[in-house]
Amino acid sequence: MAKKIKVTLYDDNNSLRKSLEQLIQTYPDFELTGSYPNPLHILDNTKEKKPDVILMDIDMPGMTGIEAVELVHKKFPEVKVVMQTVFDEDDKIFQSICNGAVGYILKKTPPLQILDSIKQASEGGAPMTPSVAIKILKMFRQQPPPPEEKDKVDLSSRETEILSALTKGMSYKMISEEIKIGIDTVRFHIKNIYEKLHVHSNTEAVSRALKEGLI
Amino acid sequence: MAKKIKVTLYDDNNSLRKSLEQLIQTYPDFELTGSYPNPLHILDNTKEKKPDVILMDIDMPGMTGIEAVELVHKKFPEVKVVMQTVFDEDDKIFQSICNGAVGYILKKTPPLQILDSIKQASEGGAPMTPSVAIKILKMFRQQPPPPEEKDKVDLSSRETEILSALTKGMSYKMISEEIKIGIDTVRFHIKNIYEKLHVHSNTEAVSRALKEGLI
DNA sequence: ATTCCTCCTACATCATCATGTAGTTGCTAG
DNA sequence: CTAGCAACTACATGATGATGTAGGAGGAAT
Repeated sequence: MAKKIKVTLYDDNNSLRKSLEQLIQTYPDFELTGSYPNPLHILDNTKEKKPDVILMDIDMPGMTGIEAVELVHKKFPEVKVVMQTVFDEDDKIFQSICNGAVGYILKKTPPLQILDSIKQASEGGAPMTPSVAIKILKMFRQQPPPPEEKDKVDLSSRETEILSALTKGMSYKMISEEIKIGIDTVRFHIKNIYEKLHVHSNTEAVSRALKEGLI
Repeated sequence: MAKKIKVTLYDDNNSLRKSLEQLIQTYPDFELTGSYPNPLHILDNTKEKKPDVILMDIDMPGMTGIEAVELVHKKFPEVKVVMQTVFDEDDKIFQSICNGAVGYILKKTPPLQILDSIKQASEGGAPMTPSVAIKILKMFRQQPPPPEEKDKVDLSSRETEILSALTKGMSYKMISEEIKIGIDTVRFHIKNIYEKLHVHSNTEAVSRALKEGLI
């Protein structure tokens, strides 16, 4: 591969950051474009240095790596961020991935494997420490199934508004006061909602609305 | 590594299966324990041959690999299944992972990388073709946030049963008939549910139950 | 034995919901 | 102009829900 992979480091542990710098500079396939103890200026750094891959710690002063990923991913979505951290809890993994990280490796990863992870990320992969990958699969399996695709229901905007209020547990009287219409008008719309949804009670309508994402 | 990785193959493409057989038998770290054109007897095969890793095609006659993964994962959860397929659509990936596959590689994967994927799976990893891994991350990011962790509500089993029935839109009369108790008893339990959930109406209770995953 | 918990039952009463009937207004399309 | 649609309003009536009061049974723990 002729093109060097440009790498920027963020880690507040000085000795670890130094050894990562040396590792990256040792191999001709990689180019170190920056090395910082915190991500406070990550947008400016990224704009200026244009890294291909960012290796990101999580626990840093002033801003976490999880927050920084979100920033840089929004502004520079082509830049790949690989988290490198001691944290292997589900919520850290979840937040990192949802904020845009494409990789997540634990700090005990051997140096050559770190380089391979950086390479994978630059090539469009998703490098993970195996135990983290398995956690992601488990979280993935636990997500609720997508809502059933039911027949598209054509509710008017008023009907949608009132159905939404129902799902908040509001009574007809409360709804009528909130949107400034008569209580019999609320009933009128609710009757139309029931007809469109083929239901016969308030709770049935609310249940369907929530289960099927109608509002 | 002293212990050979035991591998079983399922693929209805004869020539591909033959070349995979040869590949696995060429390397001393692997042992071919079985090779089948379809997974119709996967439970018996797995019980008898005790593979560490199963390499699973998806499109096969009589039973898809996705169905087969579910069967074998439930009965033999320690056996790792890696899908090997041409399909890279989200729904196939989603179903495979949710049914228990720990890996998903596309058929264009070079032979040595196939072996590495098998090795990764046997070591507890989650081998993915990079483009598939990225798809999984994208699907992962699109999942709704976990329900808010609300105060643990201590509903009795009867209360839970009745709240569940409410979320199905059942009236008190229907509930009483279904679980064979008096309608006043239904009301009694519902009153307790309201107190525990700090709500004042049926719809409020249903709404909370569905939004917070109480049932 | 008593107490507590869970489940069960009945009654009374008021509040709210569900349904049907009837009518009005404003806007748009044919 | 008419017809259709959406939103609005009112009334009547029966059904259902919410709440309070009162009591009983069975099982477990003290």
